[in-house]
Amino acid sequence: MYSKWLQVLVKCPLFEGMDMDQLNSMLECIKPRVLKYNKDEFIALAGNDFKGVGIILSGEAIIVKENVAGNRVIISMIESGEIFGEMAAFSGKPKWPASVIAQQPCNVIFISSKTFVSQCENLCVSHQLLIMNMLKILSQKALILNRKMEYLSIRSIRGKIIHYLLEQYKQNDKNMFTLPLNRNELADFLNIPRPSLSREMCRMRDEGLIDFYRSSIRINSLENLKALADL
Amino acid sequence: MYSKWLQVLVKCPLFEGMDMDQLNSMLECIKPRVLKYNKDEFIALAGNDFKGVGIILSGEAIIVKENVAGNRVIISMIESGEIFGEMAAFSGKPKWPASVIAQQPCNVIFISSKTFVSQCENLCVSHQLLIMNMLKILSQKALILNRKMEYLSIRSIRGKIIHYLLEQYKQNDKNMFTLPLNRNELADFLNIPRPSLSREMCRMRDEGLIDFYRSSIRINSLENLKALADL
DNA sequence: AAGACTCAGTAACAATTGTTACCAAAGTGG
DNA sequence: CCACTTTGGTAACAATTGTTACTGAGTCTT
Repeated sequence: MYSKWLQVLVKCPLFEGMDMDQLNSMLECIKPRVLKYNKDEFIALAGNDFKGVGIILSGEAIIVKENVAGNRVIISMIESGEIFGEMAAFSGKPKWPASVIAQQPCNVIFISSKTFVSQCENLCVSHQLLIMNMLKILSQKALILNRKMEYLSIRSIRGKIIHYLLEQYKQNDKNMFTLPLNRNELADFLNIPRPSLSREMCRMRDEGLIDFYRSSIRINSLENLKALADL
Repeated sequence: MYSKWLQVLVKCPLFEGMDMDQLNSMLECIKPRVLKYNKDEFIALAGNDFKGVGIILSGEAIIVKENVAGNRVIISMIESGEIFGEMAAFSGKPKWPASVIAQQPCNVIFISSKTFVSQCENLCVSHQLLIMNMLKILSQKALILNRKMEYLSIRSIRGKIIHYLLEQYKQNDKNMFTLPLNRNELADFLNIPRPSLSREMCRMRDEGLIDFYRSSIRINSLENLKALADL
């Protein structure tokens, strides 16, 4: 019944650590529903009753939220193997917090929240793995949000840049390294306009703090950078 | 063995839904360690091996993080009944992401991550509740961070105010309501300086969008507010 | 009721940031 | 190799925001 989708599901972080046999027998055990959606159909409608954690089996969908003004904003796009609804599933409010809309014909599997707490009758070991994976997904989500928050709560552009560079420096452990993002992406990540990012980086270069050419960066004065970081 | 602390633990969200008898038998089953710390002692040291999810039984502690510049920043304060380390517990990196330092003599209980995935031998029902509660705590944490992010990623002060007011309006469902925060707290929440908040609110009053006196607010033109919300 | 404290509004000025538009260098595909 | 696209630096100007310091209203205390 699920064999058609095993290839996709085995790559989903929710089933990490399982081989296809384990996965298959677990699916037979928890029996999640697989549903089809046409293009532009609502896979989930914000405010409606929550169905369960969803995984896109095929196709592509967007997650959409209505802001306070009532306008629709695209939060993200998800495709095959990706998961949605994991935050809402256990929050105690069984309503969809955002809408999910098929961009192409989609197959979607829904795993009910109960699955994660009640041991299955067969006491399969995969079930424990499933719970562990869900906990992992949620905590990693929280950690990512936490990191983003750190950047967003820095008010000055220079502060954000320094924070980012020092984080990169820590990872590379070298004075010279390559940025994994281009200017547009970096500006986006730091939530500032790109020209403002460029301007500030050039000022920092003029002051002798850093040197750079495109994505190659050299930190000239680690001490000065650090001293500026907590203003 | 744990009876001394049942009163505290029963109020902890991790054990929500359990009565003292259930809680006690579950503790006897998972046998978590209880450790004592003196004032100023490190309950957890950032970078060290992760011990497990902690709960403060008595006393008071601070959660401290070193920023990129190497300075210590107090993230939050926790007291009896409060939990720490829940994000790190399942993230796959078994290191403390921040330090926890006792501010007063503390008793702390540590519950290992494994507890949450492996069913106990006695198959106690409370165990399922424990897993469910942990999932709930994590997902609520993620949702809270998500909400904070929404505010932080709005760039203009006016945008933040409007977003906040419309959210409050939604909750109260009335044109007139009382803000739950004073100006200082609100400015802090929106991550802007207080005088800037005051100035902008007054401008909005001058433009006829809102009226207010201290914490009482009236929204004059819901439509105009909404129209301004997504600029 | 006088003094002290907290809370919020105000104003002036400096500083930072957003905006827009343009340009040059680097990369890409025929 | 030439057009085309992408990427990133630059500049000028407007707009917003931060900063600081002061004020008065309200609240609390003794």
